[in-house]
Amino acid sequence: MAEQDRRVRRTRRLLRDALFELIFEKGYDRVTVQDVLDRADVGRSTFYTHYRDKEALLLAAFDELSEDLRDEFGASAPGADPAAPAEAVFRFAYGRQPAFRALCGKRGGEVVQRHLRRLLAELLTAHLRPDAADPPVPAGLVAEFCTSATLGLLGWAIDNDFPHDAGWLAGTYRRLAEPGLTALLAEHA
Amino acid sequence: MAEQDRRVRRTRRLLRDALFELIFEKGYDRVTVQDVLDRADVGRSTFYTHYRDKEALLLAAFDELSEDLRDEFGASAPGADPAAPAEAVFRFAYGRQPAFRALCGKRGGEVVQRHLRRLLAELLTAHLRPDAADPPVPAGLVAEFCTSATLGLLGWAIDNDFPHDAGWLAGTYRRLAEPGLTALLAEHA
Amino acid sequence: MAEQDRRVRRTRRLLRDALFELIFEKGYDRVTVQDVLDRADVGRSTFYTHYRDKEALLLAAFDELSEDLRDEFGASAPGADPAAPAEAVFRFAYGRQPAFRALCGKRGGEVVQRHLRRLLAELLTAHLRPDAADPPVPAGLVAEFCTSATLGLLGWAIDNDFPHDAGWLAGTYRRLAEPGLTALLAEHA
Amino acid sequence: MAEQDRRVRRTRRLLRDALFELIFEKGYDRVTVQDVLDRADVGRSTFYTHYRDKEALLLAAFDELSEDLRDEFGASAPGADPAAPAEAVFRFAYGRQPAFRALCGKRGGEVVQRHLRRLLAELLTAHLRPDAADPPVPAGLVAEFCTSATLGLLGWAIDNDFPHDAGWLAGTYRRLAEPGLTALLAEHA
DNA sequence: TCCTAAGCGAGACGGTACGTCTTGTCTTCCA
DNA sequence: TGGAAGACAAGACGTACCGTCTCGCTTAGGA
Repeated sequence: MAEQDRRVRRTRRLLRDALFELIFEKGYDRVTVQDVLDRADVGRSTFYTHYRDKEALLLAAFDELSEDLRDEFGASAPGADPAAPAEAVFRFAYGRQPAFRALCGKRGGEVVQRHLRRLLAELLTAHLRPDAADPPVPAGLVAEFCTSATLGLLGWAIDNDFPHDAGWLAGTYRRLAEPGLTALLAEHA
Repeated sequence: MAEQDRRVRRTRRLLRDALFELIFEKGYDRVTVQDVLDRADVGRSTFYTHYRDKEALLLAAFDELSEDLRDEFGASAPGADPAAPAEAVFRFAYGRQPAFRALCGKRGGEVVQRHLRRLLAELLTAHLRPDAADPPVPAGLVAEFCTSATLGLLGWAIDNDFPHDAGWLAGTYRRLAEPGLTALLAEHA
Repeated sequence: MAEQDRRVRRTRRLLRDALFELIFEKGYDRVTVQDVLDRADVGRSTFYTHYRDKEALLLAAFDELSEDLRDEFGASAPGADPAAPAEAVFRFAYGRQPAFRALCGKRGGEVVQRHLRRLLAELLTAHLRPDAADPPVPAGLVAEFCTSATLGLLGWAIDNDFPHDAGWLAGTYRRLAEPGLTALLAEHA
Repeated sequence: MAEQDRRVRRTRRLLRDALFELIFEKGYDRVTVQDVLDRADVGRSTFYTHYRDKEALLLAAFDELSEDLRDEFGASAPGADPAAPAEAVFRFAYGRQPAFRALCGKRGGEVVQRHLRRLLAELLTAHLRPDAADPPVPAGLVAEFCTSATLGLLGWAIDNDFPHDAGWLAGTYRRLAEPGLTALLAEHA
């Protein structure tokens, strides 16, 4: 089966790379399955044996990313630093600019945004550990705030060609978002 | 011509209402022009005489909203309160829950989010008045932060059936976002 | 609605003619819906609003023919001449050589043969009037014999470019098939 | 190599039997190569090592039959009895009802009919020995008549579960077809 | 004993046609 | 004359089969 696997992996890689290139060129919505097929030099039926549709291919690529992100993020100690998750995301993104440009920039349609948002929200909710029974602000709302802020800054960075470095972006996040978060946590304790 | 105008307006209203209903039922992306036609009981060609496509109809509805929002927002003095724009948006949204539910909730696809984001960014950029030549954080990034935070909270409120009232949501925004913003402005001065 | 009808008829005629041409060129089985579309200069969806599939188009054409045949055949008195139905078919076919070439020749696949056979069998069964309770040979079998003989001769004529005329072919049919039939009917009476 | 041969034969038999079963269940046209593979428990590539396509498998089975038929038929003296070929075919078919049911009944598509017709036409043409230079009716047409009549009756018998026996069917053939044939031959002499 | 050639199952792959769906344009009819 | 009705071309979609192919496994029959 080793050979089969190798061929399968090769085909999937071809498809994924073709999709990325095309998203970057025309934007996800305007990319056609046939475009991907032509670019990857892969048959129509082959595509559909691997992925249910265009979105499934996108999500497969996204899942590879999120898997890695989850791994890296798992290392940081929870609770120590409210900005840690955002920083991890920024570092991760800066380290994989091509992928993020395709998936999360202006051209990487709503689908990815939605999934990325869900992923982030999940990571953040776990990190924030709402340990009080009746917090002054609902935990979901705080998580939503962090997620939105993180994604907002990340989107800005992507659309501005990843200026400076991940540390700088994290610093900005700290300046803007951390004061409010720490005040809230302090008050709550 | 008064009669003609009345009929035109009637047709447009029918179309807009049908679109809203359908967005709420199935989500913007899954709504078909034909769906709208059937629901509004309007002929295909009639639709296309009024709007270029489905998105144009959505944007027409959106523009009515944004026009009003722009008016209300114009009243507040710029610079006085960094959270003022967000508060204005929240009050506005709480006052028009059905429309916002359809346009900006989970079901109101990417298109609206994009336009709403652009509108907000524009209002906020004007409000923040970047009066320094070399700010520590780019003005666009700050605007992006505010926009994302505002939209994040708004989306959360929509998806949680507009809990409490607009003031409460604005208060939360102040707790979370304002400390960072004021610190930044102070440092900058 | 008159205009709509005219357009519809035009489109259907275009499709039918294109199909006939292509059957004659490549044989029914090798004709693709797309071939018909290209030849008729008609859109894919238009085709499918008119016909469920390629076979439906063929059958529509076939039905026009069979309708006419049924009309012509209805005129002849039943029972008078056992070869009358065959002669009617031959005359009919000789008068519409292009259509029969496409539909019933070697190139006009199994589908038409099947339907033509059913049509003939039906006409013949009605014509033969099996008025005895226990005939020496089942009526269905006699009808099958006549149908097969008629179609056999007709197929031969088509594949040999309609030699002589319909009367000659009917004469041959009489020489070959009628003696047996009349003997059977006589014995039976 | 004896073992190899045994395996090859086994595989081919499995495929042929599976095809027959499936033709009987769904009709030749609706049978898929994959259906045959699954039923015979044979790999895709194995199939294509043995047969070029589905039709080749069918024809291989058909050829076995026709070989035997040709042998049996070769025994009869040519010219003695115009109905002899038909009778031989009927006896042969009644002796192999399952195969004929699958191959030549309503479910055994056009392909087999075509080949069977060709085979019969060949046998009959040889049998009829057109010894005149200018016959009143073309020899090909007479052969076509005999072939069609024979196949017509055979098809009827198959679709009616082989009623009576081969002799009865041959008798019917004699009643219906022979008078015309003998008259023609007499006139011709 | 090994080993090597064949038959074979598994299934990835490119290709082609299919029938469905939605879009935006167009023409005609009606009030 | 504006709106309703709806035919139409365009073209992407996901499905179904096809015939080719590469790959390992097994199993004889000859070394």
